[in-house]
Amino acid sequence: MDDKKILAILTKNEESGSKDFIRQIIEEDIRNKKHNGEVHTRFPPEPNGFLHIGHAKAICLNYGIAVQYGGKFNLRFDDTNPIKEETKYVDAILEDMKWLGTNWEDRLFHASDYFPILFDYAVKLIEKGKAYVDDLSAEEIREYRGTLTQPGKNSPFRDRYIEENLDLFMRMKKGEFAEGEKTLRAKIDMAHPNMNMRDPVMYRIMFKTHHRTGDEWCIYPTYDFTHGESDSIEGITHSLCSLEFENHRPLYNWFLEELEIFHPQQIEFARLNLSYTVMSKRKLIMLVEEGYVNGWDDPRMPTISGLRRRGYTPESIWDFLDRIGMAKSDNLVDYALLEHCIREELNKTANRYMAVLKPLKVIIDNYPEEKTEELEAINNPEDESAGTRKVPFSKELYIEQDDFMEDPPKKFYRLAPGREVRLRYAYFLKCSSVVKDEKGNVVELRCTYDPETKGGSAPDGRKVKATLHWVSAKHALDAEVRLYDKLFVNENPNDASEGRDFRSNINPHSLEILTKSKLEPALTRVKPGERIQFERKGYFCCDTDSTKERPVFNRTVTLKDDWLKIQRAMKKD
RNA sequence: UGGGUCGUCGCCAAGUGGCAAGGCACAGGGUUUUGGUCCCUGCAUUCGGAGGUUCGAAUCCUCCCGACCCAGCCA
Repeated sequence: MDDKKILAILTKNEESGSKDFIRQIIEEDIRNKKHNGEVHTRFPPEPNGFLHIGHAKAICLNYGIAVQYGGKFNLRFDDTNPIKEETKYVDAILEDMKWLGTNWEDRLFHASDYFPILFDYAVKLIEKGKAYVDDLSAEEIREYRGTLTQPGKNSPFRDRYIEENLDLFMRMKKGEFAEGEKTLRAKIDMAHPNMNMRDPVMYRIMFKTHHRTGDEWCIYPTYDFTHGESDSIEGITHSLCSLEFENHRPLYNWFLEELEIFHPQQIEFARLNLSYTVMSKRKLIMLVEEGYVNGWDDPRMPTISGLRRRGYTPESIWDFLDRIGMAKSDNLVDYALLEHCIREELNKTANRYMAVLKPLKVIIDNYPEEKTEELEAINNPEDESAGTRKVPFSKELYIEQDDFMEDPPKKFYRLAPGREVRLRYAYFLKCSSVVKDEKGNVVELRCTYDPETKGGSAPDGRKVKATLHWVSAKHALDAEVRLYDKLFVNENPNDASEGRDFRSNINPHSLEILTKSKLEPALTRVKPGERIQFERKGYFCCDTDSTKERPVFNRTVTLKDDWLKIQRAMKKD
């Protein structure tokens, strides 16, 4: 993934669509030579969890704009709360950012880099009489804040002299007070209709080791006092963030104006909600910590690392995020669109192979015992340059259990007793009898083949309705295949019944592990991370759990399946 | 009942006073050695509702209804 590809995706979709409201504003600003017509964006994650596709929406917006308008892009960790942040999250975020194709050049920053400047800013506000040290406890502050409909009341410490505030703040910094004993607050308006303006806390005392500054500080600025100033320090022209910060914009503006520093323009957009999954970091952490999934990069997770392991590509994610657009209305985007994007890409790029996921043994009675033929197969019908490969064929094969029915309904046109089908790239095959176990389960098929149909077409011109994939039994590779499905049964997992939460909507069948799958031998060459198509079954990605002896494949997405639709329709009748 | 936002097809989303783009989903049909891909076709007389202004309104005005965010020393 690089800027050229990003630009290509962005322009491709722009041709048919139109510009979102943020790009319209930015183009207008460029036209008006605001900020000398320059654009500088940023992505400011807190390193307290893994990035998910909702973050990717913000990343692609900010980075995409920088690329499109010849601007710059910063990556800044908003690390103002030492008790939540960890280096392992920093590392994971960096990896995901690179994988998504963003390039911040030498502009990797941390809000913690600005602690000294922020401290000076705080002093400046105290000196201006715009900030004060408050002795109120957390509970008292809450009480004094008032409610949504009632104004708050002033703290008794609100009118301390500037000198006293300065002295107290210095002593806070020196560690003379206990955690929670004092805070620094902005002096704005305790009766303001916007709760954020009711003397928000700027600094709190925390005797905690910070992942970067260690024990240098025992007072830490709040996000509200840090964020706007950090953007200002970096010269961010357009601070793009999600809707919930709309209420904070007046506060950020207040700080910027009182401090008389560069004023970025904040524009808010709606965050992404995806059907059948959750996007809040808190909930994602619960899924990980309570063992509903196997870690942050579980292929069922909407995290970047999960999607990557599932087999999604950065291209497909960019395409998806570009297609959903950018607006301010609450949304719940259909998961099917994400699936469409990865299918569309993999259809063009993934090589095809034959793999029998749930095997059923087939014995061809009229095929010579020891014979093996090498049949030529096309790697990718959508890409001639992908070439061909050889697939071994012999007397004993596996076909998919789903491809045989003893007593088929009318619309089923795969294999059945007495019926003829084509084995892909091989021969026509006719089922002569069925072998069952004591319980009556079909365990083996006895068939015959027509030697005249080599390659898959009959000289006499007769047709078959179906083409099946298959694997030669003695050449087959054993593999584990992990079939993933939606993590939740509800479109919106947060719609839980009374007294229950999103966990009650978890899909108990989101993972099916197949341990007896049979692969064609060419699959030996496939390496972890590689994406392929198992013909007629779906797109799969070789998992990092693979060993030489035992490859593991994750199902990224199924192929579209009309037969499934027909079956559903038949059930209804 | 305070403040800030948002309501256009099942899901996203254009539209900014001149007569409802596009994508996904869905439904038909064609091609096909993947029931895949591809290709056709269909899919909002109507824009949360009601009034009003105008020759003309999704777009302007008024009122009403619904949804979301805010009462962390989280971000």
